[in-house]
Amino acid sequence: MRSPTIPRLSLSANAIHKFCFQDKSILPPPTPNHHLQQLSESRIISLLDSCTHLNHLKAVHASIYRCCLEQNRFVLTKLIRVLTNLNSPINGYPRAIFNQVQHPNCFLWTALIRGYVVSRLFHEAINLYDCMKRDCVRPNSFTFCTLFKAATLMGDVGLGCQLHGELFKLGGFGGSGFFLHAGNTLIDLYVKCGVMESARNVFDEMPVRDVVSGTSLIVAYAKGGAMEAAMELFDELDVKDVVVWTAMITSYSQNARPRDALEMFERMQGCAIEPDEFTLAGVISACAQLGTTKYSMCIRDIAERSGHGPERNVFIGSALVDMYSKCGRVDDAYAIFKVMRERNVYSYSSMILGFAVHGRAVEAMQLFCEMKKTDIRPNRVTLIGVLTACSHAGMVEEGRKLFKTMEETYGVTPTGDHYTCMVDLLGRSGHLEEALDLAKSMPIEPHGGVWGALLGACSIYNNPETAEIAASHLFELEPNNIGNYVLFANILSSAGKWDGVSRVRKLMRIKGLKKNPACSWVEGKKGIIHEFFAGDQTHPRFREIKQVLEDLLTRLRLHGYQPNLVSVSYDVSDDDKRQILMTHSEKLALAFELLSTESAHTIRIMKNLRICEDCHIFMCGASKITEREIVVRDNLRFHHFRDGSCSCGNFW
DNA sequence: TTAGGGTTAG
Repeated sequence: MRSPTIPRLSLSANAIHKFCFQDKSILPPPTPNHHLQQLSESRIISLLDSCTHLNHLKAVHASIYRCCLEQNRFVLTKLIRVLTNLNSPINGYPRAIFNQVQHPNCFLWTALIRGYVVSRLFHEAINLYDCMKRDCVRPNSFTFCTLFKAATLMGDVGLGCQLHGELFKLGGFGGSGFFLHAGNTLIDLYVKCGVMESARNVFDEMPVRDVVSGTSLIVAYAKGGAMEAAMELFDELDVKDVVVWTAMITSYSQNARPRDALEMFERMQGCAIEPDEFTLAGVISACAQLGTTKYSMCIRDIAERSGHGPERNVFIGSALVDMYSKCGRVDDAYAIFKVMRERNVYSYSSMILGFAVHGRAVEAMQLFCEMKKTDIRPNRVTLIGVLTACSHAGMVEEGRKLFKTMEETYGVTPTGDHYTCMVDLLGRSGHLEEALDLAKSMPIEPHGGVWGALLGACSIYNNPETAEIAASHLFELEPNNIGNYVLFANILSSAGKWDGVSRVRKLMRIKGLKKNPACSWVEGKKGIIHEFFAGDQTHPRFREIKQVLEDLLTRLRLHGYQPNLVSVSYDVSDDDKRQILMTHSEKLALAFELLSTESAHTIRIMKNLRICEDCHIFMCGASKITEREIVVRDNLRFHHFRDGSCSCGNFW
């Protein structure tokens, strides 16, 4: 029954006074001139609504005193809700108010139960619900909402089922829609407990296919990767508001389907639904994945115009930092970061990682030092960023030190991804043996990323023996990852081990794996994407492209450029190798950009695979003789070619 | 007067 610390009150005015006002720090007794102040009920409710601090209650406490005497359950229910929202200890003032009501109704019970749920005193809340039933007070939709919320917070799906049964006995979700809200909360409970079938059953049982519960289900489907089911449900909803549209957009974005996310965004605008800051954060994230600038600029404009600029909104700001960095504009990303008034671990992590993948390790480390002076704790993603910075700049000692102390200093236990960064750092800097030892001595089973990093390092240092070890693990862990086979075959071919190359190619044939074609793309005027595949001669301007490349080659040769024939992993003649090198996708894209852009324009090329050795040397030379800045994003990082050298310092 | 949607890596 009721808490033993608070006895049932007699209804004398003195007793009410004592229990309502005994704690002077919460609410001092009314002064004589406020005594029994005559405010109307609606005025009291409105004053209660505007309270944002317990002290504000002083303005109405004489009226509250009167409401206690008059047993005004409506005002007292509101008061308990307000006290709960202002974090007043539930067993103190709110409980005292409840206890002096002679016949509490369903609303008053529910307000009290809610207070206990908000205070995370779940068992007391459930006990009160039992008391309420014993007093023959019929629960309503709000009561069930509150109880389902408690079950959700407790993760107690059994309790949820039991309450579901009781609600069903009271008439289910009803034709009147009376229990609609409770149904939504129940669906949310089943969804959060991972019982999708029950959630769907409740949804199908409800008389109205409500957009709120529909959104819960859509998000749950999307989290499980079932985007088709999510889309189907979305199409079935009669009413679609900005929240459910946003849920679809961010779900596509989180499932690495940025084009679908942007398509949904355009559909939403077609339906004249205004995006809010939630929508924009999701759309910006999709733009970041695509790495295309034009669309991203438009979204930034929309954000600024609708008052959700990076200065005001930390979600938008962080998303913009990430987007600019992924579009190859790390300086723009930093400009955004600097104007943000609020920053969180996402903002810092995105910026640190941005500097890291753009080869600006010193700035990444400086920002990390700056972050450590704030109250924001680095998390596992931040540390991946810092280790990546060390890796791309060959800062071996700094990386070793951070990796050794990260658990103790930041409370982050190294995951497989942190080991990947470390193996990458050691491997890239030539410490192949130490990298191998680290992979072998991991306390957790190394995933494909770890062995992949080692294989990458073996490719840089032409070490087919260690590559053999890494590849054998990779072929077991990721039997269908074509990239591993190709990289291993390249390592063997560079070492002239043609027997090994045929062995790997045969393995690929048996498994039916086909090479992922190398592809580079650039963004033309009006955001049009021009794609170039390796060896592809079908572009309408191919003749001109070829001519530009030949001219460039002649000039580069005068500066000492020699084609790097080892970059071709086919057993063909040197002449053929030279031909193949000249049709690598990033070179085609470069020539196209030289043809179609002004001389002051920075050339930005995206590539799906790692840039090859020959193209890297070629781009360095091209940046010098054309006096153009060239930015190439490969599958892992950005290369900024300027005046004959690259920001990666040849560590990639 | 209760309920559904947001940013970093992989």
